[in-house]
Amino acid sequence: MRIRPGVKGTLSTNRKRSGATSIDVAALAGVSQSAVSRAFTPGSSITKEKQRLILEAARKLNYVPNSIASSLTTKRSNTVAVILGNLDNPFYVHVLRAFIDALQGQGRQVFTFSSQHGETTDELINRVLRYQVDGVILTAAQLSTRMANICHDRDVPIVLFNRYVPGSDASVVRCNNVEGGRLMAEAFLAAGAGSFAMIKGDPMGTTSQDRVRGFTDCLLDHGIGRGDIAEIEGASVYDGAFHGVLERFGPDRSALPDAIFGVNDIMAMGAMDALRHRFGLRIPEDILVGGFDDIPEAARWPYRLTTVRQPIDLMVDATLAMLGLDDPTHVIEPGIDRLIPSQMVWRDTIPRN
Amino acid sequence: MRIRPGVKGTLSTNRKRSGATSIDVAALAGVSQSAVSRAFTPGSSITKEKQRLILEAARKLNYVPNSIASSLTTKRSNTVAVILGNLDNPFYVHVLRAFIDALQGQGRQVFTFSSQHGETTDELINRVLRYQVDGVILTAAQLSTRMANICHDRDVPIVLFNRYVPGSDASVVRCNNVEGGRLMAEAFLAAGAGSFAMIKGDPMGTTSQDRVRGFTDCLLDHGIGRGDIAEIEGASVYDGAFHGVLERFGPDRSALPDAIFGVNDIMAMGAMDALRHRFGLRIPEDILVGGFDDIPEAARWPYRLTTVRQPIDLMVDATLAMLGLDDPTHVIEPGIDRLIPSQMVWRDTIPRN
DNA sequence: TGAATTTTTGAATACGTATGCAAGCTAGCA
DNA sequence: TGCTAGCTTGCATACGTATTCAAAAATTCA
Repeated sequence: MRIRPGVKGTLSTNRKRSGATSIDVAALAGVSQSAVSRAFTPGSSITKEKQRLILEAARKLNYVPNSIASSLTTKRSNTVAVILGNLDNPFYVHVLRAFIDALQGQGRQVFTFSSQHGETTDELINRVLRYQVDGVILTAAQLSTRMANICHDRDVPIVLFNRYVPGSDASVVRCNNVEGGRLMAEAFLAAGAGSFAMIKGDPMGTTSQDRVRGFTDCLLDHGIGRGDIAEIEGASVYDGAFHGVLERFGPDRSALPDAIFGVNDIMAMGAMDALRHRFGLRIPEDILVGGFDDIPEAARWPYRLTTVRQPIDLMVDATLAMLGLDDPTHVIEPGIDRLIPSQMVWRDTIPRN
Repeated sequence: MRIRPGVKGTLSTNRKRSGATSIDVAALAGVSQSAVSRAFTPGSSITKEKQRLILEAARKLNYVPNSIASSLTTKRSNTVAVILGNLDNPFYVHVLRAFIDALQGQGRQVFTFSSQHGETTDELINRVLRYQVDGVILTAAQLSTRMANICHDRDVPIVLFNRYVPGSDASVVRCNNVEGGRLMAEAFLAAGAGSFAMIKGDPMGTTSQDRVRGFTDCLLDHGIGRGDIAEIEGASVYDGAFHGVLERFGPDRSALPDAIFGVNDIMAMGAMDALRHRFGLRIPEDILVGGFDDIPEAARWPYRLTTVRQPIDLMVDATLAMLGLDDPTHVIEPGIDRLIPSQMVWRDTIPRN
């Protein structure tokens, strides 16, 4: 056992915390520290036999390479920050899991950040940058502009997931939300609806805005009047949609439209529950409902929601490719906007002709 | 701008990645590097005026302290690993968020690990240890024993969240699952049920086992026969419960019990959907259903599930306290088993006398 | 077999920050 | 004023690994 300076010091520093070092292993195996380092670096120049020796010594000492130390020299932490906004929307839970699985498969770890209450963008971005992450995936709407710029300045690749900043040159992967909105409008029209309501999400989020725009434009194109398109604020959340529907149509049921578009599935589900259980309506007999995202929850009884799918796997793959972590020569092209097609998923809340 | 060795080297190393260093800031502010370090270390010995100078210089250079480098000397990474098993169960989504929020509030970042397909315990634990996390929160059932022991050997505090390893001295925070199972059994009995089914979760998980045991023991105590307690494997997942109910009672509806206990809420919800939408049963008129966890989703229409609450916030607080990250003298007591009381939450799926 | 070439090895150093130590400094007190 | 105690400050060094460079060893080839 190597003698450690400081062991005789204050008790508070007396925890080992990191066990054997590469130097300890080198001593036991009778080689140099460089050799130990190479033994743990795939593709490094070292004899099979010597490597075996070293790994055996390492096992004996319970040696685990210290990533912190190695990051210091390599300048790569093998770490990616995923910044989350709204975990109340199950869609982002599925997104998070997809990123964790994919990144871990690449041997990278995931730092999960959530924008704290009362925390400024600067504070959050500082937290992220301190940890020398190799890349940033941004899933929270509000912080986009500043974060994207600062990361860009520091050469930390950042990709906005399903949100973009107009007029910025940030890189973006997103679903074609406008087209998705149109698809839903067409589905409603094909089913014979003539009056509509939209339950909108985060007012600052481009995702919601785009879906709303595609939906509205398509309706207007087909001669529907603005007065026949009601708007409800749902804040991207189940309860927001549930209560939004109650407050809007509770006093005067005759104001109920033929069809309601929940800008995401979880809000569509909230709307369905309000319509069924508070208004006693049947879906789709009395009113049509459509959603967006195609989360697994929306496929289940009693919802069986007709919705627009966001292909999570494609979007995640595109995001990681754009981050370009595996290619040291990769330079993130500014202003790339990768648009993944959305796709209609027919289930039971809109009858199909 | 400081001259960087290596800039003339291969293009691949030509990315800055980490901007200005404390040395750059020191140069600009006309102080020593130590002073810069102290300026960013709260409670350090430095004049207000000098600190102001340094912070200003830092701002000019967009300096952000490099946590990697500082961790190397302090041996603390301000980082905690949260190891996740089943994110399909929304309960653990809420748990994850609670941990992220609490830890970020302490200035710590969260490494989110998920046990990969085909990955051994050794590989996972190695990934965790490499990154020199200050603590480990273990939420995945399968890995408990080995992980707990290895972390203990290396003086990395680890707390098992809602699972324990019989015969180990690992530290544990958990809900009183046995008592919760009893509570549910009593609720069913009080409502007049005489035959029962349980939908069980992960067979290896102590959580499910304990709830099942409390439930069963209580029924047996009240003279119910073993033959009146059916068991269904639900794998802790919505679909598992849904199909489990279908397969078990589909062929012979007369075998349906008076009451079904879903060992967690998401399975209870799956069971409800199967009972209602495939068997056409009414709840609670035709059959009673109870859950466990009290996830927000279970409170909503159309479920309004009567369930046993796990107080997430209390459990999270207890876990962090047990980790003892803020107290350098804190030594994690082996074998502590902190049992948080569970609590009945009455809603609509079991009538209350 | 000997020279040329490739591969392996170890010594030395760099990465960016924290901190013990000694020196400089300020303030306090008689 | 002189002396001490407490703060501040800078120097030097340590943290654990990766990597460059030159030397040594192994391999190839004629």
